[in-house]
Amino acid sequence: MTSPASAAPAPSVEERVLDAAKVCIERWGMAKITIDDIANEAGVSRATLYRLFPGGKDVLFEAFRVRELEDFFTRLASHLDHIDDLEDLLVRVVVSATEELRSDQHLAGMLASEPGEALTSLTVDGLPRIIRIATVFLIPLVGEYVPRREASRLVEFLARMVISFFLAPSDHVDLGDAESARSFIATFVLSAFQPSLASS
Amino acid sequence: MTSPASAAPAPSVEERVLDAAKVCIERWGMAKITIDDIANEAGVSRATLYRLFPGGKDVLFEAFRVRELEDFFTRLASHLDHIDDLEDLLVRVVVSATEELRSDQHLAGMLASEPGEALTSLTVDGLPRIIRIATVFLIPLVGEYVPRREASRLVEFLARMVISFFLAPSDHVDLGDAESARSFIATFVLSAFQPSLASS
DNA sequence: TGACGGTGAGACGAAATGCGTCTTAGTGTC
DNA sequence: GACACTAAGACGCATTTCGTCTCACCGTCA
Repeated sequence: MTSPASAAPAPSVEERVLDAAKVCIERWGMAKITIDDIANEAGVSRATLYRLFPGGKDVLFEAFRVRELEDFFTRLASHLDHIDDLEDLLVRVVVSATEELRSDQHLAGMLASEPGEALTSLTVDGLPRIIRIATVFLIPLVGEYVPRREASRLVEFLARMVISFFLAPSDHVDLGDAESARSFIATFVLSAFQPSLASS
Repeated sequence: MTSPASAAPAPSVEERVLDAAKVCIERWGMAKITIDDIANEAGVSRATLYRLFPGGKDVLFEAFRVRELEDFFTRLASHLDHIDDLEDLLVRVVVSATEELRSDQHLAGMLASEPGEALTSLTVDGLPRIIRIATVFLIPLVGEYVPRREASRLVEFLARMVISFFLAPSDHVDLGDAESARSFIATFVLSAFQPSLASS
């Protein structure tokens, strides 16, 4: 019954621990979690947990956030198949990312009940990590159209804009709306990063 | 703005504290709450909280559970207007109570994440309290049809049955369904408590 | 004005909880 | 039988939480 012989690739202990962390966080929120909660939920001893994540809570949480981000961008990338135009690609990226942020129940709950924690993970502490992982995932896509150095700056800029407009909606721009996003990207992105392409 | 001069009767400090307790419990679950969480949420100092509920957490939680139960039966009683038949009344009571139990999101969450806590509050620890408050609320209604002593036993029996069938659904009886509930009540309740009325 | 009840802020020691490390024993594999 | 990996849990330390306490503040009423 429990052996996923056919389809699932037998989740590693590490993945089970991170899954458990997710369950605990969704149940109690980051502020109330203990190492023992996670160990119990994962069906793993505390010793094992410290061996997997030397450094304890901080390291485990960091790993958790990284995996959440990777999942986020994996889902995002799945919406970007067969797009062969830079503008379309960028529009799709910001719209999908914005939509996913807005529909994230857990994130909404955190922003409501633990705004400090949530905001930190989207700005001062978390933004560098977000940009780093966004770069890893999106550079291969954006790199098709612009030089690597430009692509890196472009992805960072997009990440910053999506988060900024998500946290503080604008009266003039709605990055969850394709029309508005396209206009924004044409004005602020393409013309700045690829003047030669902006008018094409 | 904040003064409820027109409609609301200016919630007492005690009520604000219990409201705060509810918010905290829904956010974090009973197991993770501290006195300070509730005091902060209520915008009240810890000293005040201990003055209001001497004995601390236990007393406060008991008061909270009692108020929740009173709310539950207040809502229940609001469904029982203009019913002038004992069988109809009992059917309505068990069906409404069962429906409300089943649709209680918070209760469902607790049963999923803190089954021990939730079950205790519905059985060993909580059932006497439930029966006590059910009696207070329902005796005036049931007392119209049966003698007080009988009514008390009847209400207790109903409460036990509703909870039992809620926690462990039966293949034969569904107290959330009016037909099934009516059949159950005719068979097990009316005939036992009021043989003279059962056949009428 | 001054007494008075109710409150917020916060200090205090005691108890409980959580953390991170460590040892021990058990289990499955080679 | 050596080995790697793990669960269980003891240990000391740090932090948190608890319940009580004192004190200052503020509005009310005499």
